[in-house]
Amino acid sequence: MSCRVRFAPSPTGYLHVGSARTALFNWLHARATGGTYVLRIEDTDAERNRSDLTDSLLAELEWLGLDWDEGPYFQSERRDRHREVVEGLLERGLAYLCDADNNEVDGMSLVDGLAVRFRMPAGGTVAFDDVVRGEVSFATDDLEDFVIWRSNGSPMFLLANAVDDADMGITDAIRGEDLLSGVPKVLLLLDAIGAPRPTYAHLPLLVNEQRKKLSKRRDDVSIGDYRARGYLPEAMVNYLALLGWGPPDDVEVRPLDEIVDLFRIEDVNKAAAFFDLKKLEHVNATHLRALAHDEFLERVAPWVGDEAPWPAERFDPDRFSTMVGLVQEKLRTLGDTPRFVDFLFLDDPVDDPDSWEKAMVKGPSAAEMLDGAATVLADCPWETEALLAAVSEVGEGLGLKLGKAQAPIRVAVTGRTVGPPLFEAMAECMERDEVLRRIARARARL
RNA sequence: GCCCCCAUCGUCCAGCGGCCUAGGACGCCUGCCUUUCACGCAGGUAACACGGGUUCGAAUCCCGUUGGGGGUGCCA
Repeated sequence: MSCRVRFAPSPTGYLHVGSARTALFNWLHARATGGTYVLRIEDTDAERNRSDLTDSLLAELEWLGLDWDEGPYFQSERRDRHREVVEGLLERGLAYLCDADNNEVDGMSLVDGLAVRFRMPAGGTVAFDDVVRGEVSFATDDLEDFVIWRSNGSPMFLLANAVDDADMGITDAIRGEDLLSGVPKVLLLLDAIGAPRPTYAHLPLLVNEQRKKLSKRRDDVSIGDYRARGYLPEAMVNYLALLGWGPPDDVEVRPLDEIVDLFRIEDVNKAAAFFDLKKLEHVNATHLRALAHDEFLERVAPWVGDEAPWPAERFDPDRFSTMVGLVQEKLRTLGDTPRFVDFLFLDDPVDDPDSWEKAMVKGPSAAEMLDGAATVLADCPWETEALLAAVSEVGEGLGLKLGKAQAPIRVAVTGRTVGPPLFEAMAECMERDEVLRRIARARARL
């Protein structure tokens, strides 16, 4: 029998990285086993029942490439069914009416203004076999009579969750460990309505450096923010897959379709995983380097368009395209791109104090190098090898190796000590006059 | 407080009783390459929380301790 899984987020206006990981593992399990992946929005709380809060959620899921086979279903649209189930439990005495002071009120049917609590059986044990955690059990005496219907006439999530999983034929519930202690209550509800229990798989939490669950308050948790900073969706899902799971062949950076082939929910481990930005950057940089030239140009477009730190009319697609070939392998995110190429499209290179200090103040013979370069670059052939040879010669005259010799020129021309290979950039993307002007400009500022 | 879960390098993952003097990756350090940075290449650093068992044999199984986390809402 093929499985049916669901990702059931509560709309919060953005997609949390932890939620994205949960969505990914559900999606992977479905794709790996030929099952069905259902998307369901858990918006039973009136405050969250707003379309603008779910739109961005859906957009981010699409961006990650986690396409769903069914849905999105909205719990808020299933109110009548939830009410019907609650009434059934009331009639059978498995639940009871309760007032604001938590006192039981007699009655076999719903009453406006009163909540409903599920009657917890005494002296029982609820046990289940979690795919990642193994046997887990709870004593019902440790559980309280929990609310399943609010006094304002809406269902509580445990009730909606149980009913919807049952109605939608969910066979495997894959979700975060923070939901583990709610399982016995859902199981009791499922038993009460005569529905089969799904198999549960609780994923280890994603934590920050303090080993606490990732929180919106302290941590960078929005997928949208990572997207905006220039992380690629394929890198994002790749890295997320590595949190709580690892490929059997130890090849970590790879395309999603390969992960689908390798993924097995039983292999997920139990311990919480630290969300390590450094490793994410590495995964991203690797995927970035692997992009074909044209593909890269397409992906990077948003970062060199209107948002770029230079006047739009100064941008030159041809020179940019050439430059990409020189810097693509140096980038960690798409967002790094502008600062590697901005000098081409700005009237003057940016003033980076650290670079200036390093090359012009602390570095050796800056003035002599700039003067020498101004002379030799004035009439040498405008080709990479010739420029390199000319600058090398000036450097040798001053007893400097090329590494030291090129530094002042690099800063004069590009503004920074870090950047593309200098002579290629000058020969292929810049005019002689402009280079000489910048060298003179820097010399005057010494 | 009570309930539940977890525990291998700084971090992520491997290890599912002998192949482990514990492997891979990120990070960090060193060297090579070199027009900066990066990439690449070659090395290095660094872990089975502790204590009892079980067993011929334990990182692997059991118990306890300690530590960490999650839950405990008329939020999801």
